[in-house]
Amino acid sequence: MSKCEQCIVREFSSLKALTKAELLKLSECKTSHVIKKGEVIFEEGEHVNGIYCIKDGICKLTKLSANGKDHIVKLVTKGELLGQRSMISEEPVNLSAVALEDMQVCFIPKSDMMGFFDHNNHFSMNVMKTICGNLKEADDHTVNLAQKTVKERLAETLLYLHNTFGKNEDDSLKVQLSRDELASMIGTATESCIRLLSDFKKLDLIELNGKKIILKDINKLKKIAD
Amino acid sequence: MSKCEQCIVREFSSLKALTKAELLKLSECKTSHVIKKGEVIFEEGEHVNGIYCIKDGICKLTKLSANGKDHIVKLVTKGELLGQRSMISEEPVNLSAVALEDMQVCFIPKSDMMGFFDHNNHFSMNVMKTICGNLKEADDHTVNLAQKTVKERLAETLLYLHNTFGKNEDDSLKVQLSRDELASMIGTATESCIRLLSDFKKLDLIELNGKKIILKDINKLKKIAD
DNA sequence: GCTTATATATGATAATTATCATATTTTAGT
DNA sequence: ACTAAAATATGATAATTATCATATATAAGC
Repeated sequence: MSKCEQCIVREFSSLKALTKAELLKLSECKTSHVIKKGEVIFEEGEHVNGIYCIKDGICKLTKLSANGKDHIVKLVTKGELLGQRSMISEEPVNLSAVALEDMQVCFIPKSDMMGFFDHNNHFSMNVMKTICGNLKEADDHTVNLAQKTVKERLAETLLYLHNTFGKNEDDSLKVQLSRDELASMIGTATESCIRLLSDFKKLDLIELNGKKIILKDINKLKKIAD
Repeated sequence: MSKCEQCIVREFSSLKALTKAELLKLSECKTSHVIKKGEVIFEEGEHVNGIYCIKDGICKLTKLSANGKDHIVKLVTKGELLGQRSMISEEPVNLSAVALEDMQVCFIPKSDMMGFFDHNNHFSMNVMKTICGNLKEADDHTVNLAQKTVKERLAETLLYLHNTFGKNEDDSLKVQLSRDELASMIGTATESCIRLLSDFKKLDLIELNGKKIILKDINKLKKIAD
């Protein structure tokens, strides 16, 4: 059982507000898990009796739409927590979480979590601020989806992936999404997404190498994204 | 100065968790305001040093998109609170609030609000749950916008207006939005919105009478909305 | 390493949606 | 009540996006 006190990712989430005593308790109540790429952490509608702290890796949060397609609502990476909303609302999760690469996560039972929540005001305030931040992002995202064209959304999403998750040594985007996943992030048909990527490639804005995508002209992409 | 203790709308928001003593204090610190149709309650980017409790009327929350159009993110009506997210995040508001009809609102300064927040756990938990509910709604909304056609979104929005805000004695929708506003809710061009409304009318799904809209075939609209 | 399945790519075409033009109706201001 | 301005409506057309078909490339399983 690893020590939460020594875990660096703690610093990036609301958990940084926990006291030393609380961190010791956390080390005891948490369970560590390895999740393989493609595996489901939890599924829409499930009761998740706690939250997950992502120690390493990236996952997608998806929601099944009325037409039967999965839509990727957001990507979540190390340092962030999963399942906070549902824990506080005391409701099933409304999104599914699926690993995009191998992950290490810690599960913290709801009862322990709520204990910290009730006794450490600083911590609960942090959680609250995080959720408020999520809400703001969600509203911004909504407006982008509603008002921008598919091309603009693709450019914006590529830049987002670049800025948020960075790149490998060969300059390719660190998060590797399939064309299908990329399409389901920007809300378009897979073929349309592929076609626009080809267009961007022809315009020398990006370079395609299998699943690898390299952004070659960030400024022009920014102009397209608006 | 009216008594918050006797105010019915209190029952519909997080404020219902306040104690009698807190309600008395609330009566003293709040200020009442009448907002005329079309007037702005607050504007995107502003520092709103408190929250608004809607006693009567409906307003729209909008966000300016990159293309210069206002997008209506959501509608808020009596019983609900405005500005909670921004108060907790300690950030400027990210949305503008504009009255769709004459309104009565009460403004509660941040300092008093945060006092209740710190000392009444039941109340802060209620606020939190409300915000979590908003986040869930926002995610659902995002998926709808991304995956549905304009026609489906229009049908869905009409049903939403019907279910959420009800109808007048003549069966017309209580919230009266201009075609432009309706378009900016579903994320389409005004002309497209008008055209689809005309189509719905020809199919006998709705009746149009100036700004008044009457839903005539709710089941068929549901089928279109999915 | 070969075979099958899956992902990516591209063409052809249809459907959806936006834009521009213009007519008509409604609303607002004097 | 009259005029100007704004909102609604509709046609014509262009642009965007989806769908279906099919080819090629890549990955997965044995």
